[in-house]
Amino acid sequence: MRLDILKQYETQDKFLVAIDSIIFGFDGESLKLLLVKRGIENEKDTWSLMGGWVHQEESLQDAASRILYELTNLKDIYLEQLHTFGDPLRDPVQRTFSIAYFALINVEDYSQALSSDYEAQWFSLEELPTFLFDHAEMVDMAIQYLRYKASQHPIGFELLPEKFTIPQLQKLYEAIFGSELDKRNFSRKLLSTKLLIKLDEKQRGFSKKGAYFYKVDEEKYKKQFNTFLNFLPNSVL
Amino acid sequence: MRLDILKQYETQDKFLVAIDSIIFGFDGESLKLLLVKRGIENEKDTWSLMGGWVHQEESLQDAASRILYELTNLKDIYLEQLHTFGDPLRDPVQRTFSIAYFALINVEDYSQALSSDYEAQWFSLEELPTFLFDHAEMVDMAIQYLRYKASQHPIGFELLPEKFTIPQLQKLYEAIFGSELDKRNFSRKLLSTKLLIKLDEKQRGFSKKGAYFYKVDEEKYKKQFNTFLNFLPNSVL
DNA sequence: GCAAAAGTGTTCGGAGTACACCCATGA
DNA sequence: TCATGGGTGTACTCCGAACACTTTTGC
Repeated sequence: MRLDILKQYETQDKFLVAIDSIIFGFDGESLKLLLVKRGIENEKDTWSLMGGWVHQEESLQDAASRILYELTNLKDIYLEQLHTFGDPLRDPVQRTFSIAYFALINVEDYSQALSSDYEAQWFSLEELPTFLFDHAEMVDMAIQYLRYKASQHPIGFELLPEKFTIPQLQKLYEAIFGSELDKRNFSRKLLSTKLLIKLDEKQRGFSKKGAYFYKVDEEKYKKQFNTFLNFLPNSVL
Repeated sequence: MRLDILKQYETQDKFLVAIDSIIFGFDGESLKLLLVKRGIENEKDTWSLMGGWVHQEESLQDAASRILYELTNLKDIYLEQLHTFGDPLRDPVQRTFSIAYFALINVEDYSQALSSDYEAQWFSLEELPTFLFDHAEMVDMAIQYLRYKASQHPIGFELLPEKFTIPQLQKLYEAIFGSELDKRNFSRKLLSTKLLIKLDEKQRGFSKKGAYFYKVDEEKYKKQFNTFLNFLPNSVL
């Protein structure tokens, strides 16, 4: 390695690199974000996205998984890089780049696995608190992206328990898009993907008739995931 | 500001942060990438994406614009953040995060404005050289993204001169998607957007009959850009 | 006049959309 | 028996896809 190359590297500025995760959940009624109390802030009631520093020897994806695991004790979460935020003044303490990740978990898994090291709370998208730094911008972008992604790919399953009913799924999509959907068209479109397997079991206690449970055909789901499914019509966007 | 906050920041690892730009152009026949010769490498014939370091006081978008300007002398280029690459071993010299940007320029502007500080060359997508680091992955992702984006938004104009003909535009889309399009359906779809203004002038020298020039209705273009145009059908993807 | 590219219209099928009634069951 | 949510079928419209002929003009 020639010396001038090394010199070129050595004279450059270095920066802090962090990850912030926008964690979505669905409780059967509305979409939620998982936020943590920013303990180290002066202002007591500042909520923040779950975040952390990237360590020396880990990849970005690994760092994002680790940070998510620290909070939720969950592994194998749906996690996707969203955007990198790097405004010089975004963090008032010191310039920090933040790579925002987008995560989908299902609320049931989380409440079982909850880590108590953090003070965390689900917030409905309609009643979000005031955010730290540029986290509001990150959240806006994540919501946009969730809508886009859910309209193209059958991503919604990541937010639901293993067994779910079609009305539950419809409620989820209505929450994501903020608009009502026709249940006849919705279920036809959904079933036409052949991605759902109908179970013998019905959901009890919620409605009188009870809705059949379905589960995802995992094999087809994985295979078809990256194909363009046009899962829901564009008009919802 | 409390001391423990500062301490939390001070003990973290810092990293180099760079930008790499995937620069697309179109010469009337095929899609091209603009690459620069990596002079500082041992291996003489290594080509690389145009890149540079992020400076202390500039935003990411500013850094990307500056780096693009250094190479092409062009301003107001279509430039969009694509993805951040951060594998610990991606740069063998020292760990470096690279934020990949996606740029569209039109080849005519570039050849007029060319800066000679860099040894740069257009490469056809079919005959790309061996890349440095993970640049091949960046390029793959950028091509995918270009296809997606061009299918949804009328982004193709960014790659063409101010005045262009419909057959030129069709060639461009065929190059982007790598498939042939029906000229009747294409021109109908295109004109239905009302984004094109027909000029009195014909292109001469290329075909005997000559094709009419069009230009973009800039106002409508800007207004409609972020709406979901479904510019070309999904089936091209 | 002929070759080569430009320009235009019609038909068909499938998908999106709107819409209304019956079913199962707990209370 | 009645109220509540679950489950299904049909008709219309519009858009995408396939396809062929005429026009212009340089040679």
